[in-house]
Amino acid sequence: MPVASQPLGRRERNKQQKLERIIAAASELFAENGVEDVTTQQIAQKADIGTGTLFLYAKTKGELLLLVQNANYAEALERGRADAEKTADVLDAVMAIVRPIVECNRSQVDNGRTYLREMVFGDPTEPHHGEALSIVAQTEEAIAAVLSRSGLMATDAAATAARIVSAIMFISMAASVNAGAGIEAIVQDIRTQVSLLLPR
Amino acid sequence: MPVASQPLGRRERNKQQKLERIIAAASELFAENGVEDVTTQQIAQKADIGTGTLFLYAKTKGELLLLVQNANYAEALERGRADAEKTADVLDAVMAIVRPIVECNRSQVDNGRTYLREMVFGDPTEPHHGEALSIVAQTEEAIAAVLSRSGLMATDAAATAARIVSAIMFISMAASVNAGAGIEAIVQDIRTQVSLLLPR
DNA sequence: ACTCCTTACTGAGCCCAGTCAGTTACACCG
DNA sequence: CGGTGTAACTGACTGGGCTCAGTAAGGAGT
Repeated sequence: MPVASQPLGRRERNKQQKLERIIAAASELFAENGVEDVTTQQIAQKADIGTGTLFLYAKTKGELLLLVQNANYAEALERGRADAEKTADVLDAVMAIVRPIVECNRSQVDNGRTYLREMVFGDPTEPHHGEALSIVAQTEEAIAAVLSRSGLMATDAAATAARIVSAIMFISMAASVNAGAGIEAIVQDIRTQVSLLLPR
Repeated sequence: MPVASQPLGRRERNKQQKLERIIAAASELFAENGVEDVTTQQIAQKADIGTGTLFLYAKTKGELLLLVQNANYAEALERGRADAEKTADVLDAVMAIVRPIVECNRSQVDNGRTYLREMVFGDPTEPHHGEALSIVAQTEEAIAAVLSRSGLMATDAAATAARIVSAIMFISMAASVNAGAGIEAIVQDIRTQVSLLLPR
């Protein structure tokens, strides 16, 4: 009943703080050791919460990774979108969107691949998974926008082409064959495929 | 030292028999209940071997699925290849290769998706994984052959295009969005994308 | 302040994939 | 045949993700 300046009760604030501690703990441990080599116990301990509590904030370890990484991908997308706008050539513009995402994905190879795995095979009804899917959808929209802007294809064709680019990106980043490849190699690999997709 | 007609020792024969029992047991249990709902213990028990023995024949449960399913995919590929040869139109010929694979993959949706997951994210140095990758390579070769046969594109472009078709197939079959989709819906979805890839 | 309700939290424990020290079965040799 | 090396097998055990019955804490009404 007191202060209207602070609309949140103690309860809500505690929850928020816990979430932030979880994100901080998981983020740090994942970056340092890779998802596979971090146990949920370690994360809970570092976040100073019980093991069970962790799973109130993310249903599975995979969801936890999505929770932690989604923001990075969203940011990468934004950078790419801005870059693409300043780029005249269609292929270059598409690649301007692709590159930051590949860079984001490759900042830690194993985590990047696990992220992709969760995206495709995780439970789409979970909230963080949903957010990840939304980022993919936005990426495809951005690519479609570039393609239709160019006038090379109709808008529905552009949307389909964007889905294909998305599939190409996924496989190039996820394939175990490319697990050892660097950013440039992957970007180049994707570029070759995308260039074939654009009407000549 | 007796019979030269039977060149294998008891040891080798036992191994072979065990492998066959494992394949039979796993195959049946997977088909009946789905990979997720079958424990390695159950498989070992049904195959009448110790739990540890199972892992001498397949390093992980995922490898076990590949071991059991590879033959089906190889057969599907063969059927598709034969069909494609009899098909004049390029798009139809490509889809002739695609369809049996989708059918194979969808005979049990969860197992199909798990198979794809193992393919992309499993350990490529494991033997059954290697075989799976070889089937994919052969699929791409078959598609590339159809494309270059058509004279629509140079052989190197055909190879790249085949990789793209492969990526499209993968995502269309694996995506959780399509988890509820039937064979026809997926085939149609793939067809739409592939048609955009072919030079108009 | 006390009670009561609801929501959040907790950690002992479950389940199961995968391991490894110990055992067995085969093959080969003298 | 007995001895010996070796490959195959085994199941008790471990580690880790996740659950759930029980507990604590915030809020609301009196």
